[in-house]
Amino acid sequence: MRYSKIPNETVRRLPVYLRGLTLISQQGLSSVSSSKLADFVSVNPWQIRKDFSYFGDFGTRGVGYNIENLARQIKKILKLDTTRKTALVGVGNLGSAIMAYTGFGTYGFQITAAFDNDPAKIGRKMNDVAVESISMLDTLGKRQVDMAIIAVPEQAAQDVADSLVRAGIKGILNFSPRRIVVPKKIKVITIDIATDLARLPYYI
Amino acid sequence: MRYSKIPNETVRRLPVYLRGLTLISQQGLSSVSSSKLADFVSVNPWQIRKDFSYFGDFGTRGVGYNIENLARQIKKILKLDTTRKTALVGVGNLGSAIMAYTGFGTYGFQITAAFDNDPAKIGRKMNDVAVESISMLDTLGKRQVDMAIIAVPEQAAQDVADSLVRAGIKGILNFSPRRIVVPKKIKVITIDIATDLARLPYYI
DNA sequence: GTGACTTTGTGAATGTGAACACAAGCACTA
DNA sequence: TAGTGCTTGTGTTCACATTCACAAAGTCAC
Repeated sequence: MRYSKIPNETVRRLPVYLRGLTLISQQGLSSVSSSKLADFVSVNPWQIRKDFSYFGDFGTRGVGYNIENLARQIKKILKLDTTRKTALVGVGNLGSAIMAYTGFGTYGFQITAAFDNDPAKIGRKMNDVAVESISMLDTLGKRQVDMAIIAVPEQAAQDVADSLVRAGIKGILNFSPRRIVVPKKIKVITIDIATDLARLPYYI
Repeated sequence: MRYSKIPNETVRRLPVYLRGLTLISQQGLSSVSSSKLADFVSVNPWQIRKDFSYFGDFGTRGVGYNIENLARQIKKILKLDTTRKTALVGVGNLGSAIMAYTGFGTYGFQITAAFDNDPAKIGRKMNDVAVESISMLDTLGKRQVDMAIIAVPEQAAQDVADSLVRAGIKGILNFSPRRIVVPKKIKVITIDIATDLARLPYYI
């Protein structure tokens, strides 16, 4: 396995491949060619092969890739080979949607903690997880949770982020449109629905 | 104004600039330099200037950019200078979150129609919009709605997309992780929460 | 084992975007 | 009007990503 100098764009595509593989394996197949996989994920076959070649030789010429093995390798590269505990902050509509979302399983994510500042919500159970007060964020470090999802109103986003950093969280998925400032050791990925939507008219 | 060969990445950043400008103008300023704007949007000053230079000379050397004028130009480029009617399909947790989201105003979006297939939800009003049956999707074409947001379970996503295409929708923002197949005249932007989250551990 | 066929893996070419440095232009002061 | 201080606009360089073409390596049938 080479692991050297993996392009950012390749990392961005790996989860997509993983999803495609899961879909294909549900059809009972055990092996897949780059062009078959390409149909599923809308990426060119040569792009797929190039991406995989950054890590090592996973395929068999004349046959294709063993689905199970390939999926395992990708998970290992993305450090998804262990179950990851994730915290959710903000249990409004968006938070509830995230909580109910079943797509995280493929990647080994497990939401094991949920926080909100609304007293009416605190204590209530959602998906077997009891909602806690925001003031309990500090305890996350001791609970082996190293990732968090921020789904609070934008005014509160920075404060929550600060608390998460203090608690030792290492990665944040931020749904608020506000820019969040954190030490640069900590990785933040921001999803802003409105900015994505705003691109659409340009292409119409 | 030049308008020739605008890099995709620039188009992706324009809505971000627009948001930054809105934020800054709320501070009562009327003019801003590229480096001041850079602080707000986390993009390098020279990148900002380069991006703007693709369209024309908006700034004044020694001074900066007139906020109001720049915002107007960006809106024009992104075709956001008119109010755009948007339909929302799927009023579950995610759909409700989108409905309640106030960030669309900056870009001139207005959600004027909402659809669901749950009889319990049909007829109910959310944000002054009455939820309609999915079977009414066909009527969108006559209502001058040309964009839609898909927030339904992934099994239903393709069917909904097909209906939207038949109704004459030209742009789709897709929240389901399933790949959606549409005529290539129609622009689809997909946001898959799980794939974004899945990148996070790699960088930790 | 041989030939026909498939599919991978990758060096090289091409394309695209980011980073940079600096000349050109404007405001303001005296 | 001349001088000083800022900030823009952009040609150039550099870094990264995509595309392509094809040799290498496997399967399968006989």
